[in-house]
Amino acid sequence: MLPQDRQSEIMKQLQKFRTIKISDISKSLNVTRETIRKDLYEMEERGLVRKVHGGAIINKANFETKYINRKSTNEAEKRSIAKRAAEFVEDGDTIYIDYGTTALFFTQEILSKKDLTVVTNSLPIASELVDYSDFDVIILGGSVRKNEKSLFGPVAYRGIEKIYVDKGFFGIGAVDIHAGYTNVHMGESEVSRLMMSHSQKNILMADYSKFNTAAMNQVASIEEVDVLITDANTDQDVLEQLKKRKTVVLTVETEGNGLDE
Amino acid sequence: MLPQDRQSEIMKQLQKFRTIKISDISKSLNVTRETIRKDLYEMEERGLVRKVHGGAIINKANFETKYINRKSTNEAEKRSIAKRAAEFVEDGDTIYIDYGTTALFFTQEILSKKDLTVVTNSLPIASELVDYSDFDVIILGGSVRKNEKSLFGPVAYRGIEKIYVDKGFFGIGAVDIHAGYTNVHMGESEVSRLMMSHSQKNILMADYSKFNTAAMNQVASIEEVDVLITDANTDQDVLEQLKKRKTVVLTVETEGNGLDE
DNA sequence: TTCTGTTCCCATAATAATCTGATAAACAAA
DNA sequence: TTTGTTTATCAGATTATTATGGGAACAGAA
Repeated sequence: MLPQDRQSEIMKQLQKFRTIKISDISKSLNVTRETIRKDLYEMEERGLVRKVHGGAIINKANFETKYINRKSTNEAEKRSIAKRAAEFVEDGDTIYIDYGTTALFFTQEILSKKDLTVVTNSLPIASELVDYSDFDVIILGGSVRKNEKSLFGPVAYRGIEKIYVDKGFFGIGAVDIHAGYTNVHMGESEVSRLMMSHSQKNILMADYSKFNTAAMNQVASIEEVDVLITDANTDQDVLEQLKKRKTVVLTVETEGNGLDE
Repeated sequence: MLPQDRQSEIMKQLQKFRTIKISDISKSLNVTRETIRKDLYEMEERGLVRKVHGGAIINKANFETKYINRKSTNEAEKRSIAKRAAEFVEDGDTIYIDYGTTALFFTQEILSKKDLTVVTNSLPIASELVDYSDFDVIILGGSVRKNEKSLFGPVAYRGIEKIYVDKGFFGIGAVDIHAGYTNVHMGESEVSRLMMSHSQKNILMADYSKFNTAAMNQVASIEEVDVLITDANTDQDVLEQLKKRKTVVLTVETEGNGLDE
């Protein structure tokens, strides 16, 4: 690999994540940290990045805000939750990723894993994976919903029939101790529901804003979810009750990646 | 191997990968690194590449035009063909759109129609439709192929089982009077083949460059295609033979699109 | 604060690529 | 055949790049 290739790879990563850690990139490109450090200083000379302790931050001029980086509500919480969820993914796994913002953040966190087979019902997530990973990507099929570009309907349900995965990762619209896990859109909820029953382990990601409300369509009962990941702002009472009902509850501190300004 | 051949081979590699390593190319062409080095310096003189330590990088201007050309060889022909094909679409139709460049142009031509239900196996085409139309969009599902972002495999085949459309619009890799209609990728060909049998009327789009060659996987025999749309550059003999075998052949004049928006 | 694990920085070693000029091979014209 | 020209190879010295390791500096947690 030419130094130029290495640097454009670094740039590509930066355009996606805004910041980069030397330890991460040196591992993924199989060169020593010193080499990356030198690259980053060189790129700083050219005005492409700003070097900071542990990594670098992309120069704003070069950072085009893609839809993927568009601010979503509670972005910091969602990213932290997604990061924690990604720790459940092991090299070689076959996983399902649901649609939604949190799921998209989750997708970005697993790009460095190896040999995954990923099933999804979200067009943007499939595109992201095809562009930035070497995973086998399988999309469910079905009617495309306008706002989320997620899939639902008979074709999707038939597609699921013969698909089984090790782990399923789900965002969710609402969590309530009585109503269970619920969503607004009926078709999408049905997809999530089916995939949960086709997944060995169900990991659910929900930031604090999702708790103590309910939507029309139940995706899962409390018992059907194995792990729930949420942030520190969530009402502790609900979490206690979930724990009593055998859900493993993980609470993450909201953090940047250590390289924020 | 002539020096000229060697250099055009280097150029070919560069157009594909943007950069090249002397050690790699010298190995694959079985000449010493010194020879390649000399070639690269010569090519730098002619403004084709930039020589860097360890290899060379293609001149940007050169690369981008080539890349665009490759993405849409015969763009004018394809657009004209797509426009003609779009005339077959009536408001309220349920249609299938195959993957590929011509199919994408076709998609852009039907955006002004009303109340369509569109089935496709191409991620970019589905995205285009969701963003710019109010059609019901159904995507087949399946494994995502990297380069075309098209879908294939068991999930796709199962999805097709219960889907029937009024009209199917297909691009095609190769047309030969003996081999019939063929494509390179086995999985995609299978999808196209299945959809043809689930479609009342099959309309096929192929510019002149596709004729009198054959690829590995047959998509359809000559008899299975109802309408073939091509451009004026196509060999008339083949078209005559197709007409004899009951294909409706339409030839479009290639129009300049200099004033198009 | 102190402790702990990183990261940084620098000198040096190891590896890889370049440059140079001499030599050999291929080929055409005399 | 000889001769001249072109082209590719080879060897060695030189230079560029990357890796390694150790002490200093840093950041986060107890």
